[in-house]
Amino acid sequence: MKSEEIANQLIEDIKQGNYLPGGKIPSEKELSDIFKASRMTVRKGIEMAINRGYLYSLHGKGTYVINEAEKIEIDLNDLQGFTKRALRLGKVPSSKVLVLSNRPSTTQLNQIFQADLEEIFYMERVRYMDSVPLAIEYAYIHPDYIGDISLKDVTSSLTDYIKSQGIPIKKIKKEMKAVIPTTEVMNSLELTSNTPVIRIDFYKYQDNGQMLEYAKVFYNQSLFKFVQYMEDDNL
Amino acid sequence: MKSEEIANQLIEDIKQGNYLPGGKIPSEKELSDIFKASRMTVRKGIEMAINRGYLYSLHGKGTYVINEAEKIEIDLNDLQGFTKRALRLGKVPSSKVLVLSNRPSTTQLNQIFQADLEEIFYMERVRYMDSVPLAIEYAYIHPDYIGDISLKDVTSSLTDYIKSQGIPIKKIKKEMKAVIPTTEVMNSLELTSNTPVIRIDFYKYQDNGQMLEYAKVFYNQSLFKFVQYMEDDNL
DNA sequence: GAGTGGTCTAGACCACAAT
DNA sequence: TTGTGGTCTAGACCACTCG
Repeated sequence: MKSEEIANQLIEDIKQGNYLPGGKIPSEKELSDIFKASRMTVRKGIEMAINRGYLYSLHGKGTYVINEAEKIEIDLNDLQGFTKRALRLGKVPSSKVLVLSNRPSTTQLNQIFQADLEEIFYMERVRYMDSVPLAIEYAYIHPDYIGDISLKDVTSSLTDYIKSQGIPIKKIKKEMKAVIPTTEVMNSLELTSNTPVIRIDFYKYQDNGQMLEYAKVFYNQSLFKFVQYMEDDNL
Repeated sequence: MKSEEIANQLIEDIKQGNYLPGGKIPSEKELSDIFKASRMTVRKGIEMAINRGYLYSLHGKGTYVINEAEKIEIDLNDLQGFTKRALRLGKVPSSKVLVLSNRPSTTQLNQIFQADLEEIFYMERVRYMDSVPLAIEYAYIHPDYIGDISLKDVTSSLTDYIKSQGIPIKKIKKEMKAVIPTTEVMNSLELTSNTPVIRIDFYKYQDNGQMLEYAKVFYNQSLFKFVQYMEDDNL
């Protein structure tokens, strides 16, 4: 397969240091001469190397080598503590709330919440660290537990707000997936190429087993890396 | 963008129930008539829907809707306990060791191990559950801690073997990424299309801080889903 | 403007599955 | 053999960047 060979060659060149982190690779036109392949095939090869985490493209400028060393670590066991942790790292956390409203529930959502809701509270926001988008969050909250919320209440932490209402979160289930984002997600995360993102679905439950919140969150991994530490037990 | 619209329409049809989980969607040729687009453009649309986790293709057969409900849950906090947990679920775990040998170390590996090794122990294996490939593992082990190992010792658990040698693992760091796999990984996981996979890099340390093992593992998410439960604390 | 990547086309040939 | 998806081509036009 020609496109695969092109991808492998590009990656090999990167590993060999022929193309340096942050540097530019030859243009698609040049590469199609070098590899004696059509531009579409070259593009497929480049796309593969992008998806494998080695390159990124900028429209009208060129295709560049990713610099892994610059990425910021995010702890998966402490995604909730986003705001506080960012400050500890000397980063400026912020978020932009895109949507905050009640909307009609759907059968799909009622199934997730195991409830017969007419309306559901919906929030959409992007979280930034030093003005770089880290994640976009689509959250659905059980209306009985949200009360009168204002924009101000959610610019920091939604979980803090729910707790401040005297409602404890008892259990969280997370489900993780690797996906190629929709263009909507891509735009929010300011991604220019089809790089994969990490999707985590959060299911947050109250003491009595009632679901409080369901959220799907897409994490930008082009500038962050996601880690988890375990000690002693669990081997 | 035509291909994006095609992807969205396909996904919408799936959500609407026009195409059922496990069922087949129209052929690429039919879709290119329906959408009045070239087959290449239709393929791009299908590829997007695949990458977003809604479809999968079988060469010579057709393109099908993914059935999320059939996926098996894998607990991210207990990836080590793979063998035992599989049995509890009534599944038959197995693994196929592809490579098991000493090989010359590289500067890159010596940097990871923070050591000046000449040789390093290398293992490559695929893990199955009921003969379905769950993951492929590329492991590098510090030679001082491996001794005389045989194939028999690693068909179950490598961690158990290291422990049986009296060497405790004190700390594990995991790094998670979403990637599109290489064809080698694709073949090992028996994936037919470019679906994203979860890559986890494991860094396992001994009591004294010395690294014991570095492993990169690619998890097949077309038949499994990865979950994590948290209670009480951490909110 | 010239050069870059982004999208799309209409066709070709191949590899695989089913009958 | 027919129908499916998988790969590739040669060219076109567009959108963006930069001097």
